[in-house]
Amino acid sequence: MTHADRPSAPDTTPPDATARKDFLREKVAEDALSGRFGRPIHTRFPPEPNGFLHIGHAKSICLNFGIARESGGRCNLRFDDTNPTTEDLRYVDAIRDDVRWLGFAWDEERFASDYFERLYQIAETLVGAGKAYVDSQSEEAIREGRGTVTVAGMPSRFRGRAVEENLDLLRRMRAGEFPDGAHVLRARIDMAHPNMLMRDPLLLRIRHAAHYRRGTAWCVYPLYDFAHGLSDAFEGITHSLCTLEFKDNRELYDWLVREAGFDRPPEQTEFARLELDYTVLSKRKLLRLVSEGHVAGWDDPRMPTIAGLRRRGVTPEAIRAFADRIGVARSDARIELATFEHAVRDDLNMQVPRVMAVARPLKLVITNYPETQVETLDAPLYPHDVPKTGSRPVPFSRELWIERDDFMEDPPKKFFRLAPGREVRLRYGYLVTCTGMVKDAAGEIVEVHAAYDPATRGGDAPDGRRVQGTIHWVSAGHALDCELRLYDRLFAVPDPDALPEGGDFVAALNPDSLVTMRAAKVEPSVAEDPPGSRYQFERAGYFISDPVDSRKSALVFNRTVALRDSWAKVKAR
RNA sequence: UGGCCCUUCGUCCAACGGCAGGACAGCGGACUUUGGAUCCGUUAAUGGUGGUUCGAAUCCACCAGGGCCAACCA
Repeated sequence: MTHADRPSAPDTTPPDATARKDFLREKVAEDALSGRFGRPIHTRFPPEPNGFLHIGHAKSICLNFGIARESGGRCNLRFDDTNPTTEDLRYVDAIRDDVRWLGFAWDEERFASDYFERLYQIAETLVGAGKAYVDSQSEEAIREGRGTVTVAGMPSRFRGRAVEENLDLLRRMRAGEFPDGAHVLRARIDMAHPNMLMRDPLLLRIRHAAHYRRGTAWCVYPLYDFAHGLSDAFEGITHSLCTLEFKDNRELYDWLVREAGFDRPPEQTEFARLELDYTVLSKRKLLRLVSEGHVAGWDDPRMPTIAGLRRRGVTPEAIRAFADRIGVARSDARIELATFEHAVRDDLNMQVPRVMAVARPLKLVITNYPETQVETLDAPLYPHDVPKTGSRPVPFSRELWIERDDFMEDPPKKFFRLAPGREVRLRYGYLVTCTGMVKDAAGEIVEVHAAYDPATRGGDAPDGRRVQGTIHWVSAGHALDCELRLYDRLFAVPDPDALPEGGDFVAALNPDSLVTMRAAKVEPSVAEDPPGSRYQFERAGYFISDPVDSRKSALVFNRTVALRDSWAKVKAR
C-alpha cells in the first residue's frame, strides 16, 4: 500500500536566481550571505510518525528540501517521535516512501527518540540551575493553575521545591518509581506570562508505555516544546520552518535553546499552512476518516494524503508545481481546488498517452458496415501539440460502444454529438450519421443506428465537409471489460472545518466522492500495461490503473482528474 | 476581558516610499480529428478613518474583520 508506483522523478529544478523570492527564501538568502550562523544552511522536515503525510506536508517538504538545495545547504528528515502512545513504525515507513516519491532525498535521518538521554541531561541541568522543577499536582490542578488567556496563572505549591528534592524526584521519575501522572517536570518561567506557553510549560511527563523504537527503555517522555527546538539545535539546524500556529511556541523555543547554552541556535520562522477546498488537512481528522471506515484507508484515492494522491494518479511533479504556484506567505490561505487540478492536468497533459474508454456504454451499430469486417486503425498516442510520438492499433468493427451521454434523441441547439440525422466523427475512425435507434419496452434507448461514409477513414472527409463533434468509442467485439472509479471531492462543502456549531465534519462528506462504473469498456491496447499505468481517456479525464486492485483479468482504473468540461458549463445554462 | 499574528482582483502570490503585476478561476474570440490543449483579448483588488510625506498598498495611530494560544498532542 505504501509502495511507490514507480521510481520517483527527483526534483531537479535548477535554482533560479532571477525567480521572485518568497519571504522565507529572502530570509535564508540574507542569513546565508551574512553567515550569521557560522555554518551552512540546514533545514529539517520533522513529521511525527502518527499518521500519513498529506498535501499540506508536501508544501512543507518542498519548502524545507527546496530551500536547502537552493542555498547549497542540507535538509534532515527527523521523526518527531516523542509520544509513545500514538506512533508507529508503519508510519515511519510510509513517510519515508512519500518523501522519496515526492522526489527528495534527505541528508540525515534522525529521530527525536534518539535524543531522550541528551534531553534528560538538559532537564537535570535546568533543575540544577533552578530553571525547572518537579510538579506533583494532578493534571487537572495543573490545568487550572495555568489560568486563562485573560487571567494570570497561580504558582503550583511545588514550585518552590529545593533543587536537591527536584533532582531526586526527577531521577526517580526516570527510574520508573512513579505511576503515570504522578509528577511532571516543568520549566520555571512565569505563571503570569501573557504568553500561555511560558506559564511554566511541561517538559517531561511519565508514560509507562512502550515506544515503537525505544521499547521500554524510557518511562519519561519529552513534550513537543522541550524536544523540538533542542533537537534542531543538536542537529545544527539553522532555519526551523514551521506553520503559523507555532508562533507562540517560538518564545519558549528560544528560551530553551538559550538555557541549554547553544551559541548560535536555530531560528524558527513560521509560514501559513496549506488549506485546500473540499478536504480536510488535519491528521486527527484524516485518522478518523480511516478508523471509522469513511474511506478505504490512508491511501484511499479520495484522501489528500500523499499516498492517496499517488494512488489517485497524481504525479510528484504536479505536486511540486502546485507547491511552487501557491507560494508561501504569513497569511492564512485557502486554495481553490481548481488551482490544484490545473497543476495536475498541466503535468499529465504533457506526459500521458491517450486511449479510448467508455464509462456508460451504449451500442452503436453501423448498419452499412460489413458484418464480419474488422479494420485496424493506427491511432496516435499523443495529440499534435504534445511533443511525443507513438501510436497504437485500434480495432474498428460494425458494432461499437459509445458513451451514453454522447447521444441524445432530442438534443438542445449547442449539442454537437450524436442525434438523429446528425453526423459526427468517430475519433480516428469514420464519419457516421445517425439513422435511428432501438428502444426497449420501457422506452429506454438500447441501441443507436448509424451509417458510415467509407470515404472518411481516419476521420477526414475528402470533400472537405466539417462535423462539429468528435466522439470516442471502442469496438464491441474487442473491448476489454473494466471498472472505472470516478473520484470526486471528498467533501460536499468547501470548508468542512467550518462547522455549524455542534456539527461533525463527517456529516459534510460528499456521498458521491466515489462513483463506480462496473460495466465500462476500454480499448484493447492497454491489456498488457502494468498496474500504475497512466492514461488520458479521451474526452473524459486522466486515469491510472489502480496500483492495488487492478488485475489483467479485472482491470480497474482510477480517475485522477476529469478533463475541463466546457460543455458542462454550456449545459448548465 | 490578555498576548501574538494576519488583511492587495472570486482564490493564491507579487509590488520592500515612486505607473498595483502574475497565476488559477471567470468572460469573449481564434484554432482544433479530445466541447482537451494552445493562442489572443478581457473583467476584477489595496478593509475603514485619520496622520506623516512632494508622493502611501508600503510608515504611524485608531477602528473593523479574521486567525492562533488556556492537551501530561505535535
